[in-house]
Amino acid sequence: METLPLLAPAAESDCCALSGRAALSPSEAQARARILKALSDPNRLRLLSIVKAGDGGEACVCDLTEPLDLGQPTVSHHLKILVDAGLLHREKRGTWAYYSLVPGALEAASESITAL
Amino acid sequence: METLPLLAPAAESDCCALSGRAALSPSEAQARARILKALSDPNRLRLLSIVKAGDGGEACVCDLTEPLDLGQPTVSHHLKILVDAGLLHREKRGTWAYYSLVPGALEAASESITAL
DNA sequence: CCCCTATATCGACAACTGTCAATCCATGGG
DNA sequence: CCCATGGATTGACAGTTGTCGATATAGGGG
Repeated sequence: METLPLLAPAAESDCCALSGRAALSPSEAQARARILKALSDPNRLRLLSIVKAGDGGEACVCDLTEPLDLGQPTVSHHLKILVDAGLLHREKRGTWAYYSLVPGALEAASESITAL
Repeated sequence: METLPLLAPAAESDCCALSGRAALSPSEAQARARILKALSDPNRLRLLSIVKAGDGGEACVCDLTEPLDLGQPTVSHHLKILVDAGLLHREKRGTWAYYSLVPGALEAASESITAL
């Protein structure tokens, strides 16, 4: 899973896009959709919310399983999706895995919508 | 399909959310996820992009089918999803159906990410 | 060295999604 | 009144997604 830039560098074909008729290139659209798909699940939004509000901006899986009322494997699965999308950072300390927001990632995702 | 407010009015339980430990309420999360799910498809992003860049900020289905290289029923399907999500407005004039962005909808969706 | 706890991974399954071909509906022109 | 055209709806189907139970892996403590 390649970690491509959060807000892709505007495909070769359309330099400044807009106004003309140049729509989002297929590759750009796919890249943005991939991030947004990671954000399009209620439980994942809640995970991000809890992590963001967590002490020190981080939370471990054990803190996340209970408030979501989901099984631990399911939570781990959702976290993996968020990490793969470049939205969350995973750090293992001792037995525990701590997750935190990747700085700027949410803002980039947000811009990928308004900058259509 | 009820047209609920774009940026839901903050569920009863959490008044101002943030800072504390109050995560996104399940209903709020679901409402936001629903909009984001509509945005999480490459072809739908391209549709919005084309509509936005279109003459007068609108486009008819016939203008949308070709650049996406999709069948007409598929494009209609995607458009319906975007309309149901409150992102697009549909107006029928004569034989043609014209689609345009709902003012502020993209910005609201964008905020629903940064305001986690 | 063995167990215990915290996570991750795997396999399965029902539900949902994107797509197409075929068909239906509505509008406007003869 | 009939037909042509733009668009929506339907039915089908393959692929994906969210969830769970079971199992694997990895540290830490006795």
